[in-house]
Amino acid sequence: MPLKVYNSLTKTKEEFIPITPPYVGMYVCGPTVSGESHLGHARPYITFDVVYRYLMHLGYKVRYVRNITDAGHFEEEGREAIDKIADKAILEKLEPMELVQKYTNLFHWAFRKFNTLEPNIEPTATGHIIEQIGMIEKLIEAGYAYENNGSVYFDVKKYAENYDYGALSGRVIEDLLETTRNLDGQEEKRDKADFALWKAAPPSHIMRWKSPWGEGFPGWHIECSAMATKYLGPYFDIHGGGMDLMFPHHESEIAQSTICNHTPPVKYWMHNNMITINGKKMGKSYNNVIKLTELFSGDHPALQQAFSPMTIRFFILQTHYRSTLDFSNDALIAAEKGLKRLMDGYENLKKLPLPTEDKSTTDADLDNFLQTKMNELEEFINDDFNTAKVLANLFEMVPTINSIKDGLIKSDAISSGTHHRLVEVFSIYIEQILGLINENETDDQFDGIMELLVEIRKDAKSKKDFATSDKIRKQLSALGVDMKDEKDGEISWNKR
RNA sequence: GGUUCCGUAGCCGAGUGGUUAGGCAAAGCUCUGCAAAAGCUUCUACAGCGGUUCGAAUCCGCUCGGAACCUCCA
Repeated sequence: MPLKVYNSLTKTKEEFIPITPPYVGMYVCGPTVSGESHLGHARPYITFDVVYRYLMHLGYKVRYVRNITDAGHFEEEGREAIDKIADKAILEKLEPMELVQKYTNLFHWAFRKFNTLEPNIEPTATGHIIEQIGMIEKLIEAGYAYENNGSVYFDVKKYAENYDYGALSGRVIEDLLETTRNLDGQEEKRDKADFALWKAAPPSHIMRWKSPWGEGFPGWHIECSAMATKYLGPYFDIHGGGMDLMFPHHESEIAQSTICNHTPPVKYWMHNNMITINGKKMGKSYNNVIKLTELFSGDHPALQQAFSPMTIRFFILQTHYRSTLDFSNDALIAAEKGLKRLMDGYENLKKLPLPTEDKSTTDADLDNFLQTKMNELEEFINDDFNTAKVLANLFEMVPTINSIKDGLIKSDAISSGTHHRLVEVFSIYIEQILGLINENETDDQFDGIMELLVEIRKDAKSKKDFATSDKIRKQLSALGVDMKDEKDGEISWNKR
């Protein structure tokens, strides 16, 4: 049952075969650290975290490279070429690198909370100016780029004569030449569709580097090409990013790398879909972003409450990564409750009594049901990372687990083999692959205090002193700890 | 305007030709000092119209509605 991934380049699901097994090179477009990350940013990094985790689970030796965009020129219609970092630095009255550090730290902080694994290499654009200049020189030498007034542009028309510019995004070059909007520096370009590789810096510009074409700063697309080539070679396995980056960013990356390295750069292109709010893509220019810090604190007019990082992770994984995902309070609240149900089920599973080795008590139908559900997990995750179906199957096993815990089903009704596999499979899928963790870990001191409170409450209950027992439960609940009376007279608790 | 995609029960969302997705919410029951949780049961949907087919949410056409990209963006 091979892993299949949907390749945006071929528009089909393809069997995943690494270029040089067991090694896998994966590049994911990282954040531009000119501001705080918002909910939309959580999608790609959580999606590709699962991809990374699963590939490692399969035994591949993955090199995961995710860049930090801390410099770069962006084109905007009707506006002068700007460097977003420099622009924001002036606004916040910070040294540009101070600003970059601030938001890089914030990004790392948020994604540690999401339990995403660190990439193996996290290169910065400013740390790779030399490599970018090197690539631009190669492009000029090859005749696919030209300099004008200290800026360098990629010659899209020329590229399109020999290669397919639009192979990834489905753009038709003729349309591009006609419909591309008027961007800054137009008069310097040979053609409207050409994109900047290097921009001459005006005197006021803070972030500037020496280059063969004078002082300036790099274009946006070249940074990813340069860093991906440097760390993953000219041809690597997976390139990931948001769908909104397909054009022009990834299309241009393909063009640049193809000329420089004489090979298309990527075997499998993977793109996650957008997170929307009220049906519209969440994005700065739409003025509808909810920052991650606001999500975690609940401090935003659109939020009814705070949502934990794991709730958001679960929310994202409940949907296939190639579908749009619409934000709403109701959907997040549902995710929060669903996650709790799953994690409670998992905790219950870990504490289940071991069944006997004797097979005579096994309920064959139930045992087969569980085995089938477990077998299907592999099928689903292999089907282009269908985490929604994986979660659905895990949920289908929860009632059985809870029933055994409550004594409604005898623990011996499942075979010991199934029991062992259940524990293993839940751990692998929930923790190792989906990266879901219990956010409310407690320490020994806390546990000790709770033990004492449980004892006192048990005591009160046995004396039918319900006033005391209710008071303990009520006040603990207000403090975020729920106490439950179990069927066997025991008292369990759990921290929210 | 061009290109592409989507429209699934109260809500969120899998599913792409024939069999109960799943989560949340709601109702009933069981359990229970109360509560919560849990278990069982119920609610069985595929925008509209037409076509292909023994059979369509799934394929095709049209209509309506929405989105993404064609600046920046995850």
